[in-house]
Amino acid sequence: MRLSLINGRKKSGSANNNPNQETYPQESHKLELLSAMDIFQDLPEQDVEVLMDATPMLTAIKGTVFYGEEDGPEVLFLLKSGRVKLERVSPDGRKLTLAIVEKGTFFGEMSLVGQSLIGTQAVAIEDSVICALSRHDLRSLMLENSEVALRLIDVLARRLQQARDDLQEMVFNDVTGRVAGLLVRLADEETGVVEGYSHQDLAAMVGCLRESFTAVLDRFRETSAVEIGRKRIVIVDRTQLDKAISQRTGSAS
Amino acid sequence: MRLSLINGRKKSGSANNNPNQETYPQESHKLELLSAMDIFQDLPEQDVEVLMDATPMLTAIKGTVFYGEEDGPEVLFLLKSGRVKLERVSPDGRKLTLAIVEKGTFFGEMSLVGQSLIGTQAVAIEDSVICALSRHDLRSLMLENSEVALRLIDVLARRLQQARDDLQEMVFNDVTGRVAGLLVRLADEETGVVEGYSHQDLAAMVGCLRESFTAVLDRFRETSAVEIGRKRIVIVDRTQLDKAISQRTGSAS
DNA sequence: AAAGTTCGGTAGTCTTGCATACATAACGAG
DNA sequence: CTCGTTATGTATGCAAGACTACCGAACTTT
Repeated sequence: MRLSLINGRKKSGSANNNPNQETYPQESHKLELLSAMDIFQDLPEQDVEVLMDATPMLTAIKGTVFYGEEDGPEVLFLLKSGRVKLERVSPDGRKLTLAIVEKGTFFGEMSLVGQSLIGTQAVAIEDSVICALSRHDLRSLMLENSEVALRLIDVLARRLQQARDDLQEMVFNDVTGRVAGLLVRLADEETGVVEGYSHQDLAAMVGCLRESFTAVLDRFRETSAVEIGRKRIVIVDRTQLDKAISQRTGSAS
Repeated sequence: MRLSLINGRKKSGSANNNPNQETYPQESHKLELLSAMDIFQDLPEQDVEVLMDATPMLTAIKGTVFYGEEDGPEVLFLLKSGRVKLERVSPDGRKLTLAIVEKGTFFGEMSLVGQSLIGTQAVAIEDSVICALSRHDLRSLMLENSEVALRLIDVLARRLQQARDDLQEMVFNDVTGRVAGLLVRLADEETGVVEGYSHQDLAAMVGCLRESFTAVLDRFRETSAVEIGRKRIVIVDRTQLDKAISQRTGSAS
C-alpha cells in the first residue's frame, strides 16, 4: 500500500544524527524547534517566539500511546523530534497503520474541524517531543499570517493525495504487490535497508496478517530479492519488487 | 467502504430542483453560482465579482471524462451544478470511485501543489457546470482573504479524515460489510432509496467485482433487508445492514 | 420495430489470504 | 545464565471473492 512517511521539510536545519542524545526539552530549544516546522517556514522569528509561549510541550517515550484512548482536546500536534505512528484499531484488536509522522511536521488535523482524531491512535515509535497548539491559537495565527495557512493547505493536499493512493493500492494490488511497494518506500535510498520494524509492524502497514507478510517476504527471499535479518530487511534485487508492484497497478506516483 | 458524498454547503440558496431545466451558463448566473461555493462563504460580494471575471466556465455533459485522460492544467475546479465522480483506473481497466463531488464545492485540490490529480479521472455523472480557478488566482485570493484559506483547510481536513476512514473500512470489513455501509450512506434519509447507480457503479465504490456486489445484494434481498429494482435499491430493514457493518468495524463515525 | 447496448442474475473454478496452532530463535532484564 | 518476552518460521484447513462464461431482460437509438 501506498502508505508513506509523512515528512517534514527536507533540509534538516542542524545536524542531529543522535536522536538518543537529546534529553528532555528545554526552553532554549523551543525556538529552534518551532521554526523548523514545515508550516511555519515563512513565519517571522518574533511570531514564532509568541507562539512558543502559547504551546505546552510534552515528551512521549517510545511505545507510548499518547493520544486516542478516548477523545482528547482539540489541538494540532506539532512533532518536534522523534517519530509518531497514526493507527486505527478494530474492535477485535487488529491494527492498521495510516501513516508515520516524522519530525518537523504536524498531525491531528481533525482538530482543525472541531472534531478530534476519531478512532485514531497516535503512538510514539521513538522518544518524541510534541507541542500542542490549540485550535483557537492556530486560527488566529493563520488569519494574521496567510502563508502559514497556505503551507498547511499544501501539506493537507499532499496527504489527501497520499491517502487516496493508499486506498487505490489496497484495492488494486494483492498482498505481494503491497508488500513490495512498502519495502521499496521504506528502504534507505542508498543501501536498500529497511530497519527497525517487526513483521507485525509492517503487516499493519499493508493491512494483512503478520503470517501473510512473513510468507510473502519469504518468497522474496527464496528468489534472492531480499535478505532477511531480525528487524532488518535488505533489498538486494529491486527489479523483482518493482515487477511485483506493477503487476496490476501499472505504476503511478 | 466509507466513501461518502462530498457535500457543498447544506442550505441550498435557491430552489433548483430541476437540474435538467438549466441550460448553458450565462453571465447572469455566475455571480449567484460562485457565492454559493462552500469555500467562498465569507467572501464579500465584490470580491466574488472580480473572481467571476477570472474564471472560465465550462459545461460537461453527463458521462464525459473531462479530466484525467492526460495531464491537464493546474487548476482548482469549482463545481457549480451537477455531480462529478472522481475515479482511479487500473491498467487492466478496473475502476475505483474515490468520491462523488456534489455541487457547491471544489475538487482537483492537488493542483495547488503542482501535482495534478495523478492518475485520477473526473467524470460528470450529471450535466455539470464547472469553473476552473488557476493556481495563481487562488493563491492571491487566499492571501488577501484568509477566511477562504481557512474554509479550504476545513474541507481538506474532512476529506483526509474521510479518505482514511475509507481505507480503514476497506481493510477491516469484508465486501458484505462494505456494501451495507455504502447503501446506508447513499440512501435517502427519509425513504431509504438508493437510485441512479448501476451495480457496476456501486461495485466500483466498494472496490469489488460487479458480480460480487450483485451476490451480496441478493443475500440482503433474501433476508428482506432490501428491495431491488432496476438502478434502484430500497432499504427496508436497516438494522440488518447496520449489523453487517459493525461485524468487525465496531462502528466509527 | 429491429438492432444494439446497458443492466442484472447465476454458476463453477481456482487462488489468495485469513484463521489457528505451534515451534524455535533471539533478545533483554534480573 | 536463566527466564520471560518478542520476533519469526511453518503448516493446514477453509471461506471469500476474483475470474470466467453465459443468458435474458430492459432500455434506447434509429
